[in-house]
Order: sequence, then structure tokens, then C-alpha cells
Amino acid sequence: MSKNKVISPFKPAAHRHQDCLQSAITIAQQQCDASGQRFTRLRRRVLELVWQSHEPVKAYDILGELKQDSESSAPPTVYRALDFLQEQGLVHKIESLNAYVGCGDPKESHSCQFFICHDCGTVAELDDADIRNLIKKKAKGLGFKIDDEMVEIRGHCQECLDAGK
Amino acid sequence: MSKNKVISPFKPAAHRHQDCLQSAITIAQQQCDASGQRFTRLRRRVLELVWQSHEPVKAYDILGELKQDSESSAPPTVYRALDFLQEQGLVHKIESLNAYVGCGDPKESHSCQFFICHDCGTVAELDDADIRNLIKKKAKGLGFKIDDEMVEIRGHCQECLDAGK
DNA sequence: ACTAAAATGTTACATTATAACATTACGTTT
DNA sequence: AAACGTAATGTTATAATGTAACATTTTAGT
Repeated sequence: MSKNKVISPFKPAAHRHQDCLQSAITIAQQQCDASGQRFTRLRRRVLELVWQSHEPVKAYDILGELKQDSESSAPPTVYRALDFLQEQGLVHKIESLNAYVGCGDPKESHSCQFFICHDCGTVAELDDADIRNLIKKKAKGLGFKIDDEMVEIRGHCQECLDAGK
Repeated sequence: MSKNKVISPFKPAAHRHQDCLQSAITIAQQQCDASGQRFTRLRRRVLELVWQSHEPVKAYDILGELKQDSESSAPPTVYRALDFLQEQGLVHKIESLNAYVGCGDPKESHSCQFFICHDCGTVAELDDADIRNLIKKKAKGLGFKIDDEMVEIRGHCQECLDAGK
């Protein structure tokens, strides 16, 4: 179970994103059912909005959309839903962007590493055991006990490099 | 030159912090002289404030101190100084805390990895070639070109664990 | 239906950061 | 030293991100 996984690769610009979204919602529903959490209409809606693309989404952009739904919404509406989704592992926050992305594999808790493309704005997510173990080893050398780790790599994805952007 | 370095270890609670501060300022002055940058009074003062301890410092806390100096100051005062210091490699921003720490080894540009203790709030900084190289390798596997990397590990340092905090 | 807990609504505000333009300080040329 | 141009700082206003506190509604379990 200590495998290196690409949880979400960089998606080609054209792909059936509807499938990504659909799958994310289905899995989220199953997860919540299984763990006795309530996947309410609001939480579902926020998750859908996070999954609108593979780009990290800002909380206030989500809020803007919610308001268009003519649902009564305010910042806490969004932040509470995002907190819930993060606790369930359904979304991650990208700290260096103050933005949120859907998690492609919420089934198990994991460390994750993000690769963020400056050009197209999309993000790839890994759960890489090599990185995790190396960090664990380094922490051990410092006598440090890890709670939580954040690895965010900024640069340029293959597709954008090829496109010469 | 591809060595693993501990740029700043977790400092024992009691140490001659005056020396850390002094050294940081001296090195900063030398760096700026060497690269033809102006290490102005304001920039020096902000760097001193960042180096008040080994805990990350918030921009608005720095602003508060500046105002006490009876210097006329506003947010841009601080953010511009911090931007400059970051460009020179003299301070780093901890993204997950929106806070800034002095860099213990600004002499060369480097990747760095932070270990952040939740208990005492202090931070250790590594420049670890193993981590850097592994991330580089993983990026290569994705066809990804790295600009910049952020590794921030949150947990508990040895000293706090020993103290049973 | 009743109740307690969870979720959401609502208002207000705190924190973090930047835009835009005015002024001052500084190094260079003359 | 005076004039000039650029870099640095001052100043005002506002944008962007996030939370506290309390009211109301919804839900699950009895």
C-alpha cells in the first residue's frame, strides 16, 4: 500500500471533464454514506464548483457562483463547506494560491504533492511514497514528529512547454 | 555542491539570539553591497524585525513595530520591504502561515524545506539535496519544468516532544 | 410530534495584500 | 554644486481572504 500514485495527472486541455466531475460526486456520495457524514445539497454544490475544472478555485469565486444560484450565501457558507470537504479528503487547499482543488482519490487519507502549471493554471496531484518516506526520514533525523505535510511545486507542465507558451 | 544542509536547526529555547540577528544583518549588508542593491534603513529594520526570533513573523506584526518606531508606515511599506528581502533570498515566506522567516544562508539561491513546530512555533530550514533531487526526478517523470518549490512540514520538534507539551 | 444536534443563515468584522499616485532620497552627469 | 532621472518610500484607498458570534432551520432518532 506504500505505492507511488499519480492521483491526478495533468489533463489534456480537451478531455471529457464531465466524467471527472461525475466520478468525483459519485465517490464523494459513497464516502459520506460510508462514514455517516451528510453530503448535503450545499456541500455537493460546492464540490461541483471546485470540480468545474482542474484549476484551483478561489473561495470567493465559489461564493460568486453560489449567489448566482440565488441561494442565500455569505463567506461562512463557502468556508464551512470547504472545511467539511477538506476533512473528508474530498478537496485540498493549495496554500501558495489560497485556492482549492478536488481530490482525485479521497478514498484513503494520504499525503499529496502538487505540481502547479503557471501557464494553464492546472494542477497535478501525486501521492508519492518515495517523497513521503524521504521526508519522514529527514524528519526523523531532526527528531521531528510530522502531523501534516505540504509540497507544492510551481512551474510549467508538459503540454504548455510543448505549446511553447 | 549538491549537499544536504541544515540551514537553520531548531534552536534551543535559550541561545544567544543576538548572534543570529547580528550575523543575519551583517551577511545581508555584504550581500547587498556585492550585488549592488540598496540595503536601506527601512529594509534593515524590517529584516531585524523578521529576525526577532526563529518564529515566522506576520507582516502586520512588523507593521505594528514599525509604527512604534514612530516611523510613518503603512502596509505597502512592509510588503515592499519583504518583497525586496525575498528577492535577495534574505527572508522566506511560509505559505501555510502567511508569515515570514529570516533565511540562515542567503549566500546562494536554494530550494528549502521548512519544518514547523506547532507547539513552540519555531521553524527549522533545510536545503536538502536528496529532497530537491527526488522532486526533480518526479517532475521529470511528469514532463514538468520546475520554477519554484515549497515544502512545509508541520508537526512537533524534538524539544517540545521531550518537554511533553 | 418532540428533542437534541448538526447544518446553514446572517451580520459584523479581522486579517492579509495590492493599486495608484505623490513625494522624497540618491547616484550620476555635467 | 545644480540638474536630472531613477529608485525608494509615503499616502490613501480598496481588494482579497478568512473568522467570530449568534439566530434560524433542518435532520435524525426517539
